[in-house]
Amino acid sequence: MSRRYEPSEIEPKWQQVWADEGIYEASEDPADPRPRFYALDMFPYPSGDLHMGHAEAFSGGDTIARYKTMQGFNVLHPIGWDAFGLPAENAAIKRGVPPAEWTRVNIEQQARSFQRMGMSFDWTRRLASCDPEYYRWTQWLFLRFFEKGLAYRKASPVNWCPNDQTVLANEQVIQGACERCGAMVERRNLTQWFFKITDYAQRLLDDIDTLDEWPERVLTMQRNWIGRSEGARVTFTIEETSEEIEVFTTRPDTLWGVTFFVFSVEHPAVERLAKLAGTWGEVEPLIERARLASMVDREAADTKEGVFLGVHAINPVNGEKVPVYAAPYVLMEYGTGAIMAVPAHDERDFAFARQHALPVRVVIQPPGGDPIDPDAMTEAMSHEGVMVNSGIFDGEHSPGSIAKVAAWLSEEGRGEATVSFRLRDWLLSRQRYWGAPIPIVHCPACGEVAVPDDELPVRLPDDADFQLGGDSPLARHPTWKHVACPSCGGDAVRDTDTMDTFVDSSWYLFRYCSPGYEDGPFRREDVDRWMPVGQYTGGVEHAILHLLYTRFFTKVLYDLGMVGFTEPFPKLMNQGQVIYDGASMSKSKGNIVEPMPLVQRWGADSMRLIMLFAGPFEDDIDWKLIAGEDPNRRPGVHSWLGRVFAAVADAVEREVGATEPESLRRLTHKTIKGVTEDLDRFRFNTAISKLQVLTNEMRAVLDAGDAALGAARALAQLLAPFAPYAAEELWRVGLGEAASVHTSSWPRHDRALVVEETVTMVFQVDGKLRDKAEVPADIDEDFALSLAHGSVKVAAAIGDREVVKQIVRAPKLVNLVTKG
RNA sequence: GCCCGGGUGCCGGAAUCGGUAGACGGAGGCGCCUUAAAAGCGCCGGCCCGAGAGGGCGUGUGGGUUCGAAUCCCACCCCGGGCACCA
Repeated sequence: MSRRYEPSEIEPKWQQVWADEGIYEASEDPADPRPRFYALDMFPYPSGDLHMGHAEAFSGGDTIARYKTMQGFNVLHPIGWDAFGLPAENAAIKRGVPPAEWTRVNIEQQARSFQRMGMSFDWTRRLASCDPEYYRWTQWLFLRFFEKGLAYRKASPVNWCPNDQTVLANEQVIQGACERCGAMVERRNLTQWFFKITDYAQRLLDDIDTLDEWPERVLTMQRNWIGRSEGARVTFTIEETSEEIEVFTTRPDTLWGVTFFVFSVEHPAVERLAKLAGTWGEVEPLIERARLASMVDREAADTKEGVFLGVHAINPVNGEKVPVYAAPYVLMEYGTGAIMAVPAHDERDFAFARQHALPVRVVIQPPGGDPIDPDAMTEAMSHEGVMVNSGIFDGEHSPGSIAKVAAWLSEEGRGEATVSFRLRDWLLSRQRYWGAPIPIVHCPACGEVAVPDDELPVRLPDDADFQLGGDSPLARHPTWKHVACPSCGGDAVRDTDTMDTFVDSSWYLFRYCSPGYEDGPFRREDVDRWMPVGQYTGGVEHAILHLLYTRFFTKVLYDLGMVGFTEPFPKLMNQGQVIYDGASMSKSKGNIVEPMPLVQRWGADSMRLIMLFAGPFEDDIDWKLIAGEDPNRRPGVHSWLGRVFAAVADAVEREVGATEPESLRRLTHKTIKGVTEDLDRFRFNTAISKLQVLTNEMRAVLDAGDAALGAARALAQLLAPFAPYAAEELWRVGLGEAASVHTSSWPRHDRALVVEETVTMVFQVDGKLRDKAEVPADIDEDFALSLAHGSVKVAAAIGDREVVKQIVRAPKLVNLVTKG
């Protein structure tokens, strides 16, 4: 082995050897006794070459996969591409390249880069969600959902991106803007396909409690997104029409404080009631304004706009008639689209009441305080208190009384306790070309008819027109949609929408278990063998979207009897983002740093080590701070690898005659233990620092003329998950091993050698460090005290004061407390 | 507004069953080796006072608990992220 570290020479060499030896292919041999481990990285989107985010995420995921292999697991570490989606189509519009072509070129580029980075993928399982043999099964799964009533079409107000010319799921709208292009989203009333994820809201929420190895923030985000609220449904009656209207409230204890009633402007009863009462002339403009306003404008408006409908609602608890309004602040999508308004105890209702000069009636009084004067109130009173003006419930303590009131409502038939969720059904149809076509035929006679399984996939046409405007590309295609109805044979048309790409990515993890399987999306026995995923790695930006959808899919697959578990990823690891100077990297800012030039210049191992050593894996990396201003400056980790090469080479030459010092053997075993523990907790940065400490100690030992071969062997192995090329060179060439370091057994520490024989004891006087001494690890208290009292520095610090207390924590410290 | 994270040297970060704060690395300075460069090796490195020995201060701010607090408790400030008229 060259003493000199030259990644440009060793990396291509080993890349070829590994490919030839096939060492990263997961074994399906039933006789293989090793336990299985599924190491999964979120599959990348193929827009251009790999970026820094990929480099960071996959460096961590690959380190885990390699570590698990060395620990004796039969590891499945697959790769594929989330290959459908808008960017391919937008590229087609912009440059005239077909989406399939653009996607294929990018996938090939990323595949080459992954190999160059030394990722230990099992390439035999590679997939792309845009391949017909993949989306065939996406469509097949859709049909199973459809049969179960979990995929359905309905007309509703939906989010429409005017720029991308398609609808978006709720989860894809960030602060009123399209998560892809940033355009302000509009509301449109359209008929669209939905997955009934709301049927699974409670299970999705309950099972969060089993995900104790997920980052807390992700669990919190999912809980908030599902947004469970306990409360009651209460039935009000419209006086003028006698129709019953339900409302949802979390505060049934405030029912006696209702002074008005409000419909969402989108509520179907509004138009009818207004016309009946002769107020349509005032109501219609409001509805028009609300409809045209963007979501953001609607939410940002601090005015409590609203119009009196001219009708009244009867409060079921006291028979009072209150005026009925229509107002944009009430959401059609949540609860029932209508609310009972209690201005005294709800902030929003309070603001509305003040604006419209409506009465405020206090029904909860602060305990022990002065009674609240409704006219003097400047804000709603929403905290706990005692119920008043509430009939038989007067004197009950709120919020404890909520359940009692709900139970009473139920008994009286005026309402019932219920639960409401913030989660909405998943809008999955898109008016775009580059996605899996929805396998449904619309027949004038038979309605929505499933495409028979044996006719899947419903293939995308190659000759679509991608230009924006008018209908979607599939709807505009002259022939594609016209088919015979699978049921009656009559003239019918295909559904011309495609599926959200998040449908594709909700089941790819299952497909990796049964690559190329032709009788279904996957074999149950394959999935049961490999799953659930042992370690899932990816960005926190998927905290809600992808992770929630995939959890939903897994539960549906479980209910269909297709898998034997209900949570796909018991362990989740989120890498931080790679940013620049405090801001995300972007083309428009011109601050993009690419990983591949770094790999070319300094080697894949240095790129990986930079990522992993920069800080905790889950923290963001600010490239400007860790790399400095000069991108051509030699990275510190590259220098370290150089020192490792020199030290290992020296250790090999030194072999004959010299002995390895006990202290180095101890440090080696301590390092094995520490690095193992760090890897188990994804603390790559501290693991690497421990390897650096070992390297430094080896250098000192070698310079003193002693041997360090044991340390060198351990170092090569411990380095393998982080810097696979350098470790392989050290192992096979430097240390003369025949087989790959990556299939060698992870070293074990010798317990006897990690127990410290001596430790540094510190002597404090009044909590301040005054002296220290090397002492045996099993020192007793008396001896420790005598050492403390024997210290000249301690004596000087005590002076003529009296020692009133002696704290002894053998063998770590003695603290003498003085007085006077 | 509500809910999560997080504030430690010039910088990335170590150390959280309370017990030597600043491991490891970067940037910087000095030196060795070399004709020279590269590569490699060694030393210094929180702030203040002091020639030095040494002393004082120091983990966002202010209190508290404790022999002892980066770590625990209370209040506050700042930064990042998520949600946001969810009844």
